[in-house]
Amino acid sequence: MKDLTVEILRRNNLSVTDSRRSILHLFMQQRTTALRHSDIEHSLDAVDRVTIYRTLQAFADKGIIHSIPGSDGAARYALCKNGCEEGHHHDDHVHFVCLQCGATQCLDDVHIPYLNMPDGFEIRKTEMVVSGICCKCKQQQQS
Amino acid sequence: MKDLTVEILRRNNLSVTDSRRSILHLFMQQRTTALRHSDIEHSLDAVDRVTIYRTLQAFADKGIIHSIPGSDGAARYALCKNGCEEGHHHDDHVHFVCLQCGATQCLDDVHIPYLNMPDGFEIRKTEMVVSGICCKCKQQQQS
DNA sequence: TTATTTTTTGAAACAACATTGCAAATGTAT
DNA sequence: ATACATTTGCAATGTTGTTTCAAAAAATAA
Repeated sequence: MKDLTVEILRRNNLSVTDSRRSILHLFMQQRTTALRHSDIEHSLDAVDRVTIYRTLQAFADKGIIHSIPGSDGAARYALCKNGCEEGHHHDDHVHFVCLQCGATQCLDDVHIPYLNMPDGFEIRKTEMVVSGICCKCKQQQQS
Repeated sequence: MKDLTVEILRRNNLSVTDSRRSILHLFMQQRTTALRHSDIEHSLDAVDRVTIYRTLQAFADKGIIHSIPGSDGAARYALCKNGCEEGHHHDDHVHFVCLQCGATQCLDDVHIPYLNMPDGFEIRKTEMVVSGICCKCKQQQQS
């Protein structure tokens, strides 16, 4: 077997290129921690800015990664768990942004609660972002 | 009595200027619908871009308006309900973004539900944004 | 009201983030 | 190996937001 990245790209009908493999590899190293475009740009000098934008778009379209809304105006992305397909995300989990270390992470076990909406609204998607101090930073404070 | 805008500005210890009055007036016309910086810029040709940024910042600091997170990287703002003071917002309501008309609005009556977080996390703020079809667009579809 | 002080405004320059078009390079299929 | 389709990198362009500073306007004092 070549590599898990190759397998994932093939499964999603994406051409296997060096850029895509290295970006995907970065995400797999991070697990639940989200990456901004700039994070990737700094980690992978060999890949052009524009290619990163296009790759993120392609991955999101295929359901490999999902975007996380951030109030600071910089999009963040993280790997989807199994169960996401093209144009059909199952990311019903809460996201957490640490105000101290700045990291954004997926709380895969915290599900977005049901919402009682007014009549006439059709819900397509619900986003929930919690900000505060993450458990790692909290521990450092106490020591 | 001059005008409600004057009263609000005075109450918040802000100098009364034409720019601030017209921006505040725009918000009062919108009620719960949020405005982007660009919306204001196009509506008020007489006010400079930079002044709009500074006014939005000042209003948010004073608790006159609150910001709404948007994944598209453009900040949105809407009037706060009574109860917001300087540096102390009470915007615990859900926001709705219509995928058809693009409008963002405050659902003042829909409160953000309680969240059961993993141990070690400290919550400072919770944002919840629902996207879908708003009731106005829904009605138009059916007719 | 007028004079003085403080705050706000507008314009230009700058910086970060993001998109588009197109030729060159790379991947895929035969 | 060849032909075809896709992807990449670069340059140009656009959008969003910040900073600096002199001029204009508002608040305050006389």
